[in-house]
Amino acid sequence: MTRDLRPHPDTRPAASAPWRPTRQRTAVLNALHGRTGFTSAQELHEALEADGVTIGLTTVYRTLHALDRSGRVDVVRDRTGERLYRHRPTDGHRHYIVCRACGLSAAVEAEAVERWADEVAETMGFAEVEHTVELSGVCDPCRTEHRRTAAEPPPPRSGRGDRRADS
Amino acid sequence: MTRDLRPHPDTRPAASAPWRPTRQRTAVLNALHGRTGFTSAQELHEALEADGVTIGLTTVYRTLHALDRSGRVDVVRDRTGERLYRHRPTDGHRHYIVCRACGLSAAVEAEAVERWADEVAETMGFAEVEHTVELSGVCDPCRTEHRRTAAEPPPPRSGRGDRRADS
DNA sequence: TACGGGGTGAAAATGATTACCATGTGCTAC
DNA sequence: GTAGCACATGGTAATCATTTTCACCCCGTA
Ligand SMILES: [Mn+2]
Ligand SMILES: [Mn+2]
Ligand SMILES: [Zn+2]
Ligand SMILES: [Zn+2]
Repeated sequence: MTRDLRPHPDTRPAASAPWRPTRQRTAVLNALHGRTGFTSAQELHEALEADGVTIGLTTVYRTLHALDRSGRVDVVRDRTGERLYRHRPTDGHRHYIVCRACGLSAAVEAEAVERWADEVAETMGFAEVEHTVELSGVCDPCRTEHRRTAAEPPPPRSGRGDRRADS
Repeated sequence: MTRDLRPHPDTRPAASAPWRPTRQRTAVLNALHGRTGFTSAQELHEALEADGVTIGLTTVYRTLHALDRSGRVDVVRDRTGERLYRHRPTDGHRHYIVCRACGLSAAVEAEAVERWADEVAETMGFAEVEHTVELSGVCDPCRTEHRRTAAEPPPPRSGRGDRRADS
């Protein structure tokens, strides 16, 4: 039962390690670029493995976290609280509206909210204010289909938010 | 090993059961009224038991859900995704700004956001649009205390969001 | 070749929330 | 009142996304 008492691992996290483009990290990044909608860590992992990429779920989570911290992805939470990631197309953060039926997502203009948030922060005397703004609803196609089929709600058209509303 | 095959339980959910003011439900409601800030189901449960109220955690969750569905409480999610509830003071929904250090919460004016959300819904052609808007930051007292103590962050002043900024 | 900081990932731990389901209770029809 | 049933309750087990652990791998450098 003698515990392992070797030297002193001293495995400190390393405040900010240099970003090494490993096979796995590259794969995650590519996978994200290949999708237009939001994807969960687990879905991403499955997709990667399905594509023949060998990678641990842990690594997917870690990578997504890092990308989030460095602001290279946008994150939202679905109603169960699960985190969904999306590669951030342009610079600066964005807000989206997501269809609860098919997952379709589209970026929305939110300058008004940004200004409102700043104003509130000042008024209330709060610092380092962060905001969470998420919109969800039922997109037009889904609504139509819903009317047609008076029965079960239309099954997710594709994985999660693969289609786009832009056009 | 013969299973219980009595009549036919027919335990259907019951679309909308009448609200019976049971001992437990009353206790939960009271506990919520006694707090000004946001509280998690688990905290509420602990508090209740501490007050001598015998109630199951399951029931607390169920009651909170019901209150949420009927719009009698506001719900936010902290950064871990945990749901925090707060008795809704006035009618109509509200948005809050919460201090990440001490939990202090205060309602904020968000008409601008409401209008923005409606506008986006129409522009994007989405129906049944719901929105989540949450602000978090560091309140003035906490910021001050933080400057003073250059060490560990100020420990939560009290449970979770008990103090208020209104005044 | 030895050393050391990153990285990885299988496996186990967490922890909030939910599902089950046997048992209790408020109401109402008789 | 009392029976009967829908509604409620709560202990316990199950879910399930995310986090921790920690032994091991990779690779550039001394
Ligand atoms: Mn924003
Ligand atoms: Mn609102
Ligand atoms: Zn849709
Ligand atoms: Zn504070």
